[in-house]
Amino acid sequence: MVAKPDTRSRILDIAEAAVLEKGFEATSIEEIVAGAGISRGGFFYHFKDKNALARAMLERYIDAENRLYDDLFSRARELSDDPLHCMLIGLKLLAELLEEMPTGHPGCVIAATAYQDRLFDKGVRDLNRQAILGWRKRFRGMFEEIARVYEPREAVNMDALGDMVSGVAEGGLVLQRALGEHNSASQQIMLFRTYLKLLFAPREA
Amino acid sequence: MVAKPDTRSRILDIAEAAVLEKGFEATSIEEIVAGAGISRGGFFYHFKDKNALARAMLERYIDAENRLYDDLFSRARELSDDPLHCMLIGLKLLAELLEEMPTGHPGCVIAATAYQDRLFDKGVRDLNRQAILGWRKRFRGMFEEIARVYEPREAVNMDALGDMVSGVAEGGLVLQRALGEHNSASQQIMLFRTYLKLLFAPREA
DNA sequence: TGTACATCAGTGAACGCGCGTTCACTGATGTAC
DNA sequence: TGTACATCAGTGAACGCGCGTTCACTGATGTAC
Repeated sequence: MVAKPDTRSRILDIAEAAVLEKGFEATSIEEIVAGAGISRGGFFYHFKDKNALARAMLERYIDAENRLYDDLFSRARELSDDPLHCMLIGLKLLAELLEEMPTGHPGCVIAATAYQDRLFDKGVRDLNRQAILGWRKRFRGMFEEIARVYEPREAVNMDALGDMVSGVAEGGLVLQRALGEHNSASQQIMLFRTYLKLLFAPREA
Repeated sequence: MVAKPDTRSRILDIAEAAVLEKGFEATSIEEIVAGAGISRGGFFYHFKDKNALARAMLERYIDAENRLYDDLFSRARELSDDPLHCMLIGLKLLAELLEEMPTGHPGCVIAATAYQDRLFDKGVRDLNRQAILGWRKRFRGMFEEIARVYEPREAVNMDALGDMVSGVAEGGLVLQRALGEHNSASQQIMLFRTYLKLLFAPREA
């Protein structure tokens, strides 16, 4: 038997894939434990109930997403000191990453959760909300830094612009999923990138 | 007893509200028939099974959305002959409409369906796909008309730009839902509107 | 106008199945003395 | 080094409940002659 990583993360891996495919309610504990090679009881040793599984899945997903953004934009900052260029490079890297994923991006657990609201307890919904607010703050800060160097050509609400990164990504993933195309999300991110170029580009003569 | 509209659309109304709140799987036929004031058997007289309900819901939703777009942009065209201004007016009307809805927009059945893919048969998934392709074509046509008058400042993929209307709306609705705010979707649409202004604005100087 | 039959729009009891959850138990490993 | 006990990471049978679906039946309305 192959060396298997600890059971808890194996459960989370399998659950995440299944939830993205069919939704949370349609994913049974039976199929999770079958995939993980344990018994039903084993599952409940790791998670007190199905809501605890949802919370753990979301926490793990949000952490991974945050690490990904940290990584992307720190690599971008190595390539340019200018905040606008840095943002444009970071978004290009993100678009490439979305496209490279062989079976398409796993899709966004956030959206899947948002559309099955009442199934979850308050803890799960708060987690979802805090994650999006975190991304708003992250990108808003970056956009304000850009705006100090390049005056925006049109007045925009910076909170909404920060949200737009998440929104365009989520929306792109929905399209990708519904259309069965593999590059919709990356195309949408690239269009957003063009938006920022136009918004912050220095005025020509 | 109040005059009740025909049972079939009453079922669809109740199902749509419940599905948007909790997802399709979590919405039971029992609760639908309780809401509609009929018996379980009555439901199966109108729909051969739960998948037929999904198909009917999606069809009705897509029709309504198409009629809404038709209406919005024909009103816009009455106010301006210029294709860019017409688009900007239409998007403003859409944003206002999204904001006016008292409990927020019902949310998009498309996204809810996309994230519960495997639950549905091919008919449902195709319907979803065709709807998004229809909106792509609609908006792509309008953008090409604009581009014939105003040369875009940056080269953009017109299919992707057409998709962006749906994408930004879907993404905005996901944010709105997850954040519990009521105006995220309209704000995102307004930001997209600013994008178009920048993209097609005649060069100054 | 009366009668026979067909269709429509349901009723409501019954079905079997699969789900989330519980629980008594188990074998391997770790720790104290 | 040996023994006793505790903890960890499960097993697997059993539970009751609610779900989607079926089906024999029903009463109201429509149509033919």
